[in-house]
Amino acid sequence: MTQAPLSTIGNAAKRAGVGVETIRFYERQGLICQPSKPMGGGFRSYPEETIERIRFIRQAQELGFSLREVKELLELRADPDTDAADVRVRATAKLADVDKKVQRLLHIRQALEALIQSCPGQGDLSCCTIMDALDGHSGNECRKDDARSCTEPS
Amino acid sequence: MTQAPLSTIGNAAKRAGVGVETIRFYERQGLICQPSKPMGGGFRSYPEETIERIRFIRQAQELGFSLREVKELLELRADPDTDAADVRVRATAKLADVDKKVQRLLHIRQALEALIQSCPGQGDLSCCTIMDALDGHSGNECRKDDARSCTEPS
DNA sequence: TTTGACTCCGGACTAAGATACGGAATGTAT
DNA sequence: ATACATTCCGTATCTTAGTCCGGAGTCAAA
Repeated sequence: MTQAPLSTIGNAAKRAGVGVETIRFYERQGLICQPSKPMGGGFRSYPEETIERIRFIRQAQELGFSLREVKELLELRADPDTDAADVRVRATAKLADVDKKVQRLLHIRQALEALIQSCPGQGDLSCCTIMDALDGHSGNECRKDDARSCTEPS
Repeated sequence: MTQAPLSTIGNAAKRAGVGVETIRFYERQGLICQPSKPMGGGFRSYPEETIERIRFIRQAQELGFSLREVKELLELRADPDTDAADVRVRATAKLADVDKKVQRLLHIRQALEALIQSCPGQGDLSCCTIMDALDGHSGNECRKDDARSCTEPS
């Protein structure tokens, strides 16, 4: 029976793969709880569960869950009445979410690609179909001769 | 010969499809320049070019360019020495950028989908493969009985 | 002429997710 | 015992792209 290894915050951070400040941040956010200080002073020690919990948080983040959502997952996990269906619903919603983002990016991708393909890729700007596409078809701002200074308005 | 219609900021915002505050924000950022106030007081009037410029900004944003990048594009546009190649390089970089994001999302998507498929979708949490995957395989934080209160640390 | 709508302006605030700072206390290695 | 590393704690700062606020000025219509 190995007794749970207790870590200082720095050690816990290392083991969970985050920075010390991140742990403190999660504490402030109520994502993990701050261990109490040992009687008689000294440094807090972080139990194994907390380190696992931080790993859980990072895992969920990597799947695209925001910290707010992660918090909900953690609450589900802590609730004995939670059914696996509840979790599935969240995962499915997140999947839809991810799909929406992908669609949006693919749309952008497609537009960019079309522009790049139609662009001669050399020569005068006036031939650049990319700029054309971005323009509604305007002239320069601030009259050609001081267009640069416009980027640092007087 | 239609003379350029001059707009107050509110009108310009409407015509460019943004909020008034957004225009002021772009001014502060140096993306557009602030028209001078008419002699003798009164409201600024926004020339057509500025409205086009705002539309340019929004177009570029929709293609995934950040305001910082948009600013660079605007600078390119204002520079008579800019070659279409310069623009193309940026567009191509942005495309790569978008591709990277798509890849990342597809990776997430795939992981989520796998989890959802392996999850029974009902029954006890302990059967939930999604939670399992998020766990390194930990117990509850803060000892079961106060796991909830942990989300609002004392 | 009074009301209502709009502009002007500086500054504060938002969301998300951290990261950094400064000074005091504490722990550890030499 | 002394130097150096860590911890603790509150607060401030960062990034991005705006949004909101309050008070004063200005404009246009009834």
